[in-house]
Amino acid sequence: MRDEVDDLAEAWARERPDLDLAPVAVFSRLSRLSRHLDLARREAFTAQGIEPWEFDVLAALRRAGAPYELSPGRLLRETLVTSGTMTNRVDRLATRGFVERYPDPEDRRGVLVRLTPEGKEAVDGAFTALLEAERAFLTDLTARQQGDLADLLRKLLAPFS
Amino acid sequence: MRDEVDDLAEAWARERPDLDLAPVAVFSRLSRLSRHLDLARREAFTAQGIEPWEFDVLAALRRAGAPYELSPGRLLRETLVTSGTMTNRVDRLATRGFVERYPDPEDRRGVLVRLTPEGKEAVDGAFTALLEAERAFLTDLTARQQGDLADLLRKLLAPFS
DNA sequence: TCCAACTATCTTGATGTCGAGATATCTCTA
DNA sequence: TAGAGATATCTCGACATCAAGATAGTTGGA
Repeated sequence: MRDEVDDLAEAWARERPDLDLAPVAVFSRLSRLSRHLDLARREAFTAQGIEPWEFDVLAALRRAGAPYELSPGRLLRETLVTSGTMTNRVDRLATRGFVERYPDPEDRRGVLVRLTPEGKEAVDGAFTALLEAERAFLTDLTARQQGDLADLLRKLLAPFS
Repeated sequence: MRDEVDDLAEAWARERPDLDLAPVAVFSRLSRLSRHLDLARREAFTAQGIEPWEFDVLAALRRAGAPYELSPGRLLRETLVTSGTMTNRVDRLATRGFVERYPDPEDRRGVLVRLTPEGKEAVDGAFTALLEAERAFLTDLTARQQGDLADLLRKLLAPFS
C-alpha cells in the first residue's frame, strides 16, 4: 500500500542517495496528517459557527471547570500564542459575547477572562462535533492500533513535557 | 509515563463525562507534536539562513531533479498554498537569488520557476540539517517502533491520497 | 473559424499572528 | 521601606497568508 510520502521519499532518494531518509517516513506523514486534521477541524467548527482559534481559547476555559475563568497569561500558555495575539482573540470573543473580561480582584495588573453561557454552549457543541469528525478518521484502525499509536506519539512527545 | 495530553484528557473527562474521548489521545498528541516539529524545523533552517516556507518551495524544485524547474501551479499543488501566496513566495525567492522565473516556451500563459545554483546549495544544506534534527527526535524509538509508527500514520493518511 | 469554457498567473484588500516595546503593578532584598 | 527586577497585559507596526477577482492565453466543439 503505497502513499504520497513514498513517492516523496523516492524522489529524495533519487536526488540525494547520500542521505539516510528514515525520518522522512515518519515526519512527512505527521506533517501532512496534521494539515488534513486542521482542515477537518475547521470544517467541523464551521458547521457550529466558530473558528479554530475561537475553539482553542474557549476550550481552555471550558476545561478549567466552573466558574470557567482564566487569566490571559494562562490562556496564552495553554494555547501557545503570544500575548498580543491573545489580547486580540479575547477582544473578538468578547465582542461575540462568548467571554467577558474583568479585573482580577487579587492582582491589579491582572485580568480574568470568563466564559459566558453562550460561550459554554458554543464550545460544548463544537467539541462534540470535533470528536465525531476525529472518530471518523480513526475507523481504519483497530482499538489496539489506536492505543499503539497513542503510545508511540507519547514517546515522541515526552522530551517536550 | 504520563504526559500533558493525559492531563488534558482527564480535564475533559471531568467536565464532559458523557463523551467518548478516545480520539483525544491520538489527535491532541499529533497536533502538539506537529507544533514542536515546526519549531524544530524553523530552528534547523534558521541556522542555514532560510525560512520554512522557502524550504518548502526550494525542496519541491530540488526533488523534481535537473533542471530543477516547475510551474507556479505545480508548486502550489505540491506545497498546498494558494496562487497568491505562491506568486509572493516566488517573488521573494527570486529577489534572494534562489530561483529564476522565465516564460514557459510551450504555453504563453505559463511561467517556469527554476532553482539557481545558490538555491540548490541552500536547499541541500537545509535538508541535511533538517534530517539531522528529525533524527534526534527519533532516538527514543527503536527501528522497529519507527517502522510501526510510519505504518500507522500511513493508514491514517490513506483516505486523503 | 469562432466562441465559450477552462486554465495559469498575478493583483488587491482583509485578516490573524508575531515581536518589540510601553505601562502598570507586584515582589523580594538590602 | 525604597528600589530593582520580575510579571501581566496591552499597543503598534510588519508580515505572510488567503479569497476573490482581473488578465491573458488555450482548447474543443459547433
